[in-house]
Amino acid sequence: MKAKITDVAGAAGVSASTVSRAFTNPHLLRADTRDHVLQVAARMDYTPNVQARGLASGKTTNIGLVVPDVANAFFPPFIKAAQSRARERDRDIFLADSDENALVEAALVKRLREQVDGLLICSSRLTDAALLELAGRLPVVLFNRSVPGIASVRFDSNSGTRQVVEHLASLGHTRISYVGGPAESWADQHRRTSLMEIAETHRMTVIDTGPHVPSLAAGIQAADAVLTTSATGVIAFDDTMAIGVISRLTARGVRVPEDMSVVGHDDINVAAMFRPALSTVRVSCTAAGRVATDLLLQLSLEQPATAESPDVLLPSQLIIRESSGPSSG
Amino acid sequence: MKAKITDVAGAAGVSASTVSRAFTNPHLLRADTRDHVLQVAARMDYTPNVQARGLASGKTTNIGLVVPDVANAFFPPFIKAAQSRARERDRDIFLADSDENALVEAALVKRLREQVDGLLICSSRLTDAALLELAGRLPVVLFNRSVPGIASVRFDSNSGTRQVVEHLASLGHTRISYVGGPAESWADQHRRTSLMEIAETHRMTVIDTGPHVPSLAAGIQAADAVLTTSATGVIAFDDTMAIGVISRLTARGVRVPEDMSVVGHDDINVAAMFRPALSTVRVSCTAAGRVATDLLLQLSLEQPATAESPDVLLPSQLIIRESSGPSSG
DNA sequence: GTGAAAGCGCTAACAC
DNA sequence: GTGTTAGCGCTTTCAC
Repeated sequence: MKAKITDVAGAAGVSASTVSRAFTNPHLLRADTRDHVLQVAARMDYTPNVQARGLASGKTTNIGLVVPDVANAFFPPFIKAAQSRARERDRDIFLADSDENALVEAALVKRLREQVDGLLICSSRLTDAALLELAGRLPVVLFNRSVPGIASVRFDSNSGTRQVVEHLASLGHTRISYVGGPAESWADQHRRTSLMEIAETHRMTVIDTGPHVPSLAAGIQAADAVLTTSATGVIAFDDTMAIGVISRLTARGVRVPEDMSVVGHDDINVAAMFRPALSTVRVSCTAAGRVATDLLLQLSLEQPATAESPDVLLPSQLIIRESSGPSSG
Repeated sequence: MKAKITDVAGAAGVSASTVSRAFTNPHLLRADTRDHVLQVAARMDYTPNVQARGLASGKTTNIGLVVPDVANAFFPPFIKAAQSRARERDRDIFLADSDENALVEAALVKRLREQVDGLLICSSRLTDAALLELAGRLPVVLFNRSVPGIASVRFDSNSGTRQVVEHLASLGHTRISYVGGPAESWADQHRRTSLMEIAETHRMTVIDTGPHVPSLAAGIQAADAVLTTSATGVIAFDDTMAIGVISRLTARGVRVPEDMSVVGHDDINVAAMFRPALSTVRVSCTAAGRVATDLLLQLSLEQPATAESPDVLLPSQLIIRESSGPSSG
């Protein structure tokens, strides 16, 4: 049987309140009582019951983290950064995977929010309204999404997109294909709009192959679609799809980059290993995870009177892995 | 302010117990009272407070899942399978990443175990003793590890290893290098032993490059080490390292498979896309996740009197992606 | 600086 | 079938 606070109190010859204070407000105790209590507690292998503590105090020491897909290599660096940051502040991360599904995300959030002090939501598929309602109940930080009134961390995709378009234009491409992300993805909508605008100023035609759930399989499928167009280049929503695209193009005898240029996004780990080489827009999910977690911790620890909801913008940068141009044949 | 059970009880004209029963033991109530209560509760947007419920009942509806590294593509399929299986039974998964660190894992487990009904631990880096102590406190299912007395799910690595050795032997290899996994990894120890035994029966020399934390970077490093030996083939602990190895070999002008054969393990998603082609031992983490979760749910839901701790063995199979042989030069 | 008492929101005997 | 009565283990005023 696990030791409870009264057991420790009895063994230490103090009241339960004192034991409680030794753990939550040590500075309220005389140094010697505090040390004594902590020592006895340690000897009895006592740790406060988090459920009871939560019930009584209204606080947990957990923060919830929701991602659309742990299998997507984009998220793990964010997750790891968040977790290490949280651990430094003695907090645990409860991670949940919404499976790219808004309904599942809503259900997860509903369950999570009662057991955590704040929520970190990555690439949310929920509506603005749902997120605002949620943010009214507990501290929320959004990653890869921006909703006025909610703190958020995201990448400056405009700048990355501009670099990609300029790069492809300088290589002579005039018709490129966009292999987009999920329809519910804020990042994809943002990027698509951005791409259309920037491409237009470069007299470049963009052929949209429509939304895709980001996966290798979707990339393979998209490659076939791309080949039915006259595009000489592909801009993919992420590296995972870009890899699928390249793999399929190669299998069908289309040379990359000679016959078709492909640019990815995110610079996931494996991107640098891939052949033919994959140019990509690099973003730092590790930095994002750190910033987002710090923000959330600040929101939930310090006075929640922070009326302002910061919208942190992180840089993105094109990484050119191999020069590529349209076929001259 | 969130509605509480007494609010619903008042509004529905019943006692708190009746409301409680409507949620936990609906069959104890008359159909019309149950419906009425549930309706009122829904109208008030009431959901039972999980902390209070947990405190009073000693049960949560969560199960904890610990993995060494979410960034390792091996685990996501397991995670996703576990989560979908858990959701079907109305349970949530709390996922935690131990960062390949036994100390972190111990700390995570300590915090998680108070907020979940059972623990699913993947590739644990803890000692048998620590795991047994843990399993004494709450239901535990191990994945990729076997400890007598604890339920576990793992792959039949002997058979996969045998296929790999036979394959390489049939291609004429006599000296191969093993790029191993983490020193604390039960799977690696098991596989290494297995490999040594099987290789011996084939008169094959195995050069151990030592333990590695499985990552692309480790693979790159290992490739350099391999080149200092006279090995003509590499067996890697997993596909991630195998990809690192191949990438580095290629960069150094060593042709794969002409100059060096490389075999990976797990058949992660991206393995099939990679060039030069990567042969690998396929295992189904999805199946493992399903089985492990079902097992845990069974252990924690049904009578815990199940004295037997099943040790489920799942198959592994060599996938040959390209024939490869030692250089004749 | 420390103790006593009340209560966080719910479940689980036990009555009726 | 449903209500009443105790807690679950802890925190937190309020006294002293």
